[in-house]
Amino acid sequence: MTYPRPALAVDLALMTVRDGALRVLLVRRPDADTVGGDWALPGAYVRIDETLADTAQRILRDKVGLPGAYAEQLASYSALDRDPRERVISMTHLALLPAQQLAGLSDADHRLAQVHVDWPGETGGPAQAMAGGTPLPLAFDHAAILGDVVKRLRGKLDYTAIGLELLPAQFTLRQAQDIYQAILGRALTKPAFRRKLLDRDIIQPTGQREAASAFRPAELYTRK
Amino acid sequence: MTYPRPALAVDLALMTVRDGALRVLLVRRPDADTVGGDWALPGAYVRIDETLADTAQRILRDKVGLPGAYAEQLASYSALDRDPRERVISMTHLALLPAQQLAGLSDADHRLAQVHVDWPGETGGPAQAMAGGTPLPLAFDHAAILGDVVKRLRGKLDYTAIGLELLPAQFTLRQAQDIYQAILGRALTKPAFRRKLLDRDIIQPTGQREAASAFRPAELYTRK
DNA sequence: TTAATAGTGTCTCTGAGACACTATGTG
DNA sequence: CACATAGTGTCTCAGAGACACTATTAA
Repeated sequence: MTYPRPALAVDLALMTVRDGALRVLLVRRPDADTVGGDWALPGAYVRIDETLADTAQRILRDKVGLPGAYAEQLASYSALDRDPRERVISMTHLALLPAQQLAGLSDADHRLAQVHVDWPGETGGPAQAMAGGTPLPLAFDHAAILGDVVKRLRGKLDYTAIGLELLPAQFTLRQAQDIYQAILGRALTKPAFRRKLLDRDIIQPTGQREAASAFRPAELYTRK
Repeated sequence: MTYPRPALAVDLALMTVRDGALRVLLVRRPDADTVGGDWALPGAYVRIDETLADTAQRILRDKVGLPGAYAEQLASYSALDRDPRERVISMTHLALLPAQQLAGLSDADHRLAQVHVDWPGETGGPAQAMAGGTPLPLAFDHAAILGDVVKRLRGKLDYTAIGLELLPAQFTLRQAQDIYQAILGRALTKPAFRRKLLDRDIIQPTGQREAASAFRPAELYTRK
């Protein structure tokens, strides 16, 4: 093997829903002028003794301090000029965590930016990261990756239990509906949402009620 | 960068349907004793000046002599011991070609093996390559990859136009139904299949009829 | 009792499978 | 004319959205 090899990295799109908005964890780049943006998805090179899943969990541990989150492969990005510094192929992973587990992450170098897309359904296209109403410039091809993340999330919502990964251990159907609406970017009707989720046999009522903050408290459910 | 890097390869699952059976192109391994099987998906290392799509097309050109086929990313396989000779991560691609374009490929080193799965629908699991009623031993993790290929194909059949990639330029609805049935591994009813395909607005009648071999000839369609 | 949300019953529409039927070209 | 396949009409059933309704709890 004397051929030069492309470098292989994992970039992690850690998604959550907070305040009714789909969000992604971004880290600040020290080299914003060379990589085309201040903010980027956290990433790491794949080590010789790691699987891709290992690398994804290491990123979670190192940059977020939270291993054990749900993570799956998304897609590879291999354009020759995607990183101006070096030839690096990114095997992007998608990770999901409930917002409760991501409290206190928003320091100067970590941010849970809102994710905005200007296309409906699963049309596809790039996504924009927003913070306080203004767009955050994203490094590399991460705007395109983020768009693919949203597309994948929307596509898997109604034939997998992936949406439940964004909910705490116990949750109400209203909370679940809020999560789904934030990902899909549109309103859902309550009876249809309830039936669909209950008929799919992926959640279980606990018999308990939420802490009654105001008016009638809702039943708490858990994942099956 | 002084860290050792894993090697990155593309493996190509070139699928077709012939004689009512889903088939995959396999190449014979000269090193069957070290890699755990006689036959394998064709593959190549990713060169420093290639995207993954470039590598997939190069495999098609070199091993099949047929560039320009439909190809898409499937998934990455990165288990530490998947190749006993070297640490290599495979970014597997799925390619599709109509059987007519693969005539004359079955020499001693190339084979269009039948693909068998013992699970229904999109349950998932490994696949077996068969030739003449007997199983072909597959190298590396290629039996698992082949299973994922079938799962992906089945999943995309009814929300994309991917099935049409396996049909010649002009085709009858009966031919299309045969292709779909071979992939899905089950019979479909004629009226439902016709409506579904026609309503999706992805094919177009040509006004011509197939060469009348026997009885009433069917209308020929093309992709839109 | 009232307010506000939790939770449900019912109608309708759409898409797909089952089935039986008609249509048409060849020998 | 007979046959075998092409192509269609219709019934039914399941899933999902729309909408209006009832139920429950705190203040």
